[in-house]
Amino acid sequence: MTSPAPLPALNREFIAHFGEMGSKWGINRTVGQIYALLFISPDALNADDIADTLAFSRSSVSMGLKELQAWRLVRLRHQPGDRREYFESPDDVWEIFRVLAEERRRREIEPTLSMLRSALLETPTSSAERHAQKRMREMHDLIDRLMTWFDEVQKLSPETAMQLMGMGSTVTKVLGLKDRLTGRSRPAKNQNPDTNLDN
Amino acid sequence: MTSPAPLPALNREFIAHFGEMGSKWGINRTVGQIYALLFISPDALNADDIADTLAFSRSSVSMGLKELQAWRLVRLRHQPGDRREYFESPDDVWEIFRVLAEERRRREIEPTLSMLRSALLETPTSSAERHAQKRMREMHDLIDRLMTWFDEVQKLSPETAMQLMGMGSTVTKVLGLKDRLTGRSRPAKNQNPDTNLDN
DNA sequence: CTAAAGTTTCAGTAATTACTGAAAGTTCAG
DNA sequence: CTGAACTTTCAGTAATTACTGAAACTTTAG
Repeated sequence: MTSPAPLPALNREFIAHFGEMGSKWGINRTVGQIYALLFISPDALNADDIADTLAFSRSSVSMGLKELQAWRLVRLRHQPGDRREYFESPDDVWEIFRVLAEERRRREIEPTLSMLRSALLETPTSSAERHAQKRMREMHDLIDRLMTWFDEVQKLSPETAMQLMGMGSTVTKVLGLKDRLTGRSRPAKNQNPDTNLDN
Repeated sequence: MTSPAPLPALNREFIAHFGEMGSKWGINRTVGQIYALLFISPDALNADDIADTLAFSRSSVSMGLKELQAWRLVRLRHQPGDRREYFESPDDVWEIFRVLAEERRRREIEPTLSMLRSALLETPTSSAERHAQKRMREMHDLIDRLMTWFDEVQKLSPETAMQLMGMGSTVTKVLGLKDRLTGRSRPAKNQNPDTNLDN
């Protein structure tokens, strides 16, 4: 019946920004704005609310929501006594980040990794192929390492992860400690003369 | 005069893959392929080589190279006794990753961060704005933390970074150690009963 | 079972982005 | 200074992607 309350300036700006950024990211304007709207909305919204508020066609919203669901960035809910589908963004921003990173990895990294893996199984038949394969191995190994490391961090609970990050430069310091314990050496420029861990 | 040696199958596949992936990434097919070609090429190439090998127009290549330079992903060189410009990809894959991450951050994250910062300075005038601002603060804080942490890792030398990543699950273990030293607690599911650091 | 309420699909159109050839611009050897 | 070698720009066109309204489909209250 009545259209939803018009958005306050602050909210409108946030949504507009996500629309523009959307393109730099792999998503389109519509999807970006829908997500932004859901992110700052205090409660779940149905597709008509969204179409109304953002002045998109009903079908754009439907497609946008479908994509956001494919990205696992919105959750579907049902309000008691209402047949319509309501959507909301998860509350925990760390959780959102994790999901986003996971999806990007699945879409943007895994395919490359598997292409590289199979290319590395081939037997090179020329020096051009031999060199290409060497480069591919370098790329593969780096990505593989980054992903393994990322898995580790991803397994951490939000609090632990936040804490790890909150440590800031301490990451380096702890690494310094481990070096001493394991007897490995590191380049001088990162050497911390004496790390005070119990502050 | 003569067109450059045709690409072996392995190289062609790698280049084609980067072309397709390009779109999922923020870059276009042409740029992706040019970069892939340079990445696996044993020596620097000039624009004509590239246009020839990939069958793109000379101007596409020129624009593509310009974009790759803007991303700092290729280096310009001059061969003695040749006026043409030669391009090459840096050798060190960790360095490439660092540059890539830095650029993406600058283009895709900084603008959002500064939008959020200025939005957080506003005084909310309604409960909708108040809630929106709360969410923006959560987003801001997470991104800010991630970036600070990333700065740290980025400062590491390639060897140190590789080592840090090579540690795999040890990241978690070292964190466990630090917890004990600093007397903080972590959730049980990540608790490592007794971590053996000197193995 | 029916019809009302809601959602999705789809084909057409609009908007954007990518690519090209031709022309203009730049650099430098002679 | 000139012109040959090379690079960039630009305006037009092709290709892709985004968006819409209308129609088809689905679900469920009655």
